[in-house]
Amino acid sequence: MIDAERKFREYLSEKGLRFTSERLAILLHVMSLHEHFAVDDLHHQLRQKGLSISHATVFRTLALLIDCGIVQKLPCEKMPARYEHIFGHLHHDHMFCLRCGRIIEFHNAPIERWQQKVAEEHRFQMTGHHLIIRGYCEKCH
Amino acid sequence: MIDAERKFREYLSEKGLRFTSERLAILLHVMSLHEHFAVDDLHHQLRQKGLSISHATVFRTLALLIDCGIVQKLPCEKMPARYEHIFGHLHHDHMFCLRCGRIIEFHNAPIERWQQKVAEEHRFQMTGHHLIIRGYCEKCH
DNA sequence: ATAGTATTGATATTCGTTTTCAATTGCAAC
DNA sequence: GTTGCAATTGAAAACGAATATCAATACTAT
Repeated sequence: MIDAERKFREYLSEKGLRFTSERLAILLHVMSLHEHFAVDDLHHQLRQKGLSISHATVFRTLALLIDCGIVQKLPCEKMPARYEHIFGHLHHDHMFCLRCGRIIEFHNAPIERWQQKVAEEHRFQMTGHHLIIRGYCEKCH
Repeated sequence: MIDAERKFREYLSEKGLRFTSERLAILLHVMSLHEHFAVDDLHHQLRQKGLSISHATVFRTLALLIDCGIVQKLPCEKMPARYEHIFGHLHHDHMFCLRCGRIIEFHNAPIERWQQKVAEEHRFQMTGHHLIIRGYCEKCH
């Protein structure tokens, strides 16, 4: 059993929810992906594996995975939201190249700390943040 | 004529678009607001002024104002997007309350500087960024 | 096994936003 | 000023991602 499955089982158990075959299948597939994905991608890939899991269940399960901290949702403008598994990964933000669409991930501890500080100054309980640096990558200057 | 109007006129002219009474009315009202607003707020306020401008036109005009840099859109999760005029204002970022929708503005120089630094480290030419801190405001803890 | 409740899939619904299209209007050329 | 043409408008319909509904099903504890 992978760590993520253990964590998901514990989360569900604590909430009095059930560990179903659909939820396991979605979890395992999500953990196997190494790129950002949309709900339709995930749903389609599960079908290709021969699993007939409904659209609604994919949405519902992703919501659970987000709530228990295994998955992160990336709100995308003018397109369906993208998701990525974050369990076992370090937090990162994104740079987005306006010309070639390339996504560069980065992590910067001072930025994280200053965000915390700013939130505290405003007595704001931070649950997350979303930082995208827009511009042009090395190749597209 | 206010500066924003001059800028909007120039933008429309360059694009071969027309400066209509509806667009002027929306521009002036948007510039008069000192808070973030949703499309419905704007539409309703215009109606209260006796102007009968359609929902569609409000959306269409806001898209133009964004494109020409007078207005900024703030994508809000699970609720209608908010807008604000940015022409003539200093840059700032936002905290967004997931419960009441309140928006808190902040400016933090270190975060801005570290973003520049991170971009330079990746030889990324930054043209802008978008930072939203999500969570719960003082009242909604 | 049984009861009780969570979960599922199919479908319908929601609601912010966009598109359609005929009527209107700005704007530039005369 | 008049004219012609394309941009713009309002009303309504369409769109689409996400959510809710609900009867059937399946998990879990006893």
